[in-house]
Amino acid sequence: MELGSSHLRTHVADFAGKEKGEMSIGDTVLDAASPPVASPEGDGDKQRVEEMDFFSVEKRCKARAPPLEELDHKKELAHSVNIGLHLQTGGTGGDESTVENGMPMSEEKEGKGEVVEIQSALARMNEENRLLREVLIRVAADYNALEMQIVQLSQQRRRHGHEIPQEDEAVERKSYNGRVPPIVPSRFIDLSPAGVAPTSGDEASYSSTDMGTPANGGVPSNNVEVLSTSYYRQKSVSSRIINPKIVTVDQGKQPGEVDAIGREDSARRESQGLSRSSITEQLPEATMRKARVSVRARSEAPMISDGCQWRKYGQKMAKGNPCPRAYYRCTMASGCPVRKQVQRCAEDRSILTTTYEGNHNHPLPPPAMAMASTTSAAASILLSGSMPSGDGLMGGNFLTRTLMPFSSGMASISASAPFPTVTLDLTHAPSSNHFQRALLPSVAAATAANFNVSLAGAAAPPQIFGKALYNQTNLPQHQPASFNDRVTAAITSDPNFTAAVAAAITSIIGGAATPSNAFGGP
DNA sequence: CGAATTTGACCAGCGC
DNA sequence: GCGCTGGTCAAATTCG
Repeated sequence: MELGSSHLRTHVADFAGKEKGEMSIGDTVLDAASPPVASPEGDGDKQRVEEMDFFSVEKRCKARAPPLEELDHKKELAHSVNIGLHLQTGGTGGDESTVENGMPMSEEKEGKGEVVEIQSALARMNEENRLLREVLIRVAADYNALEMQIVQLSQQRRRHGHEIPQEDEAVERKSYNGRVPPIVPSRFIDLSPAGVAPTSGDEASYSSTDMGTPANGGVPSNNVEVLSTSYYRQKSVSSRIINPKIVTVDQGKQPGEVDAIGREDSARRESQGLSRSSITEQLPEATMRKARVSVRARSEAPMISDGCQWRKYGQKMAKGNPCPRAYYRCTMASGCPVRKQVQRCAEDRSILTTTYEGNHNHPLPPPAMAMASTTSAAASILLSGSMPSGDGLMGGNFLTRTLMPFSSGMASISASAPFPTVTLDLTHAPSSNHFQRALLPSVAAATAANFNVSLAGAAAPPQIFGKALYNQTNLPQHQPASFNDRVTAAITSDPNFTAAVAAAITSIIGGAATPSNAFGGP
């Protein structure tokens, strides 16, 4: 618990723009990365220091830089290769070489072929690098455009001044565990199905960010929610009609069943001219509250730092797991409804499962923004997908198809659990081409948007960082086999990097909702 | 001494 | 109705 709390403070300090706590970030990375790794040199201490250096903030900048240098070096190499080629073909140098080495013409040709091969490989790499940069720029631009849309939307909403009817607060408080309910903002959970399933050209309306409505006391603009309740009410009817694939996942009911009933009722009521609030009153409360997002990551720390401030309010032994489950609530603002559960995996105790529920009603620091938007977007995926039954990625909608590259362990959806849950698994080393093609540019984009910014002084351009990560996940040939695992462990245990990866996933999820974006269609 | 954590008790939901 | 389980509360305890 000590470590966890200090971790939190570290993040708060980071948020305040202080340099404090960077060592603890490194320590966490170190702790998480070290245990499963056998030191190639057999010198444990040295290895640990090296890993910490690699992911510590200052060194991270340097770690990001090498790929460019490497690239430059490769360019130089290419030049030098060309020079050598010229020398060889030119006569004097070539003659010299041939004479010195006593190389026959056939071997010279062979060497020439190798050079050409290397050249073409370099050209391919350069081209690949260029493409990655282009994708990164496009993704970053799309991200900014979406952000702008969200801001505009929120401003529009503020102008129109939506209000939450009292009756819904009553419903919510009634559900509060049968006790005297705290007065919390009425948008407790906005992981509503109507908040997702965007139709083409309307995506901004669906992935709204709540920013300072009168109802929540004018919360500033970087508050993340999938959709405000009031907006959900507006959209719930029409979206059900527009998109027949939308499924309301209700606890204890088959999704299809609810969907059919809900759609029919909605349509009928709409046709009868009933008010929206009266319609949404009928929506199952569970749908409004119970969607969850679970993040699995390797970490020795008792809790993954996600940029938010949490207070533990309970601990329980859960059935089937010898590790206790800890309950936390967000304390960054009084009355913030967000809760999370933290539990170690029974099978592999180095894996920490963090389950989020709810949406923050306050501004978030960038790392927390990334995670919050990830959880929101992932929940959106869950609730928008058609899930006839059971677990897994199902349904053929655009969003879930876009998640498919991650289906091999990266992301999964469960609708059979008591609460519909999305699990983002960050414990596996990304190795597939799918991952590299789909995620890495987004990681770079997310990095540009969050990681670099949050670590003041990280001056490396995002594309450089993207390349660095690309190199890491590509497992350079000279690296030992465990390198990827170490990188993954470090990534998933570092608070800011976790946020960056989370944002990357969000970027993909969000990007999928935008047909015109950089990732295009399926 | 205030804030955070721990821990036993309480409550709701669910299955039998 | 009863027991089990998950989730939450709040008094007691610990910590900085």
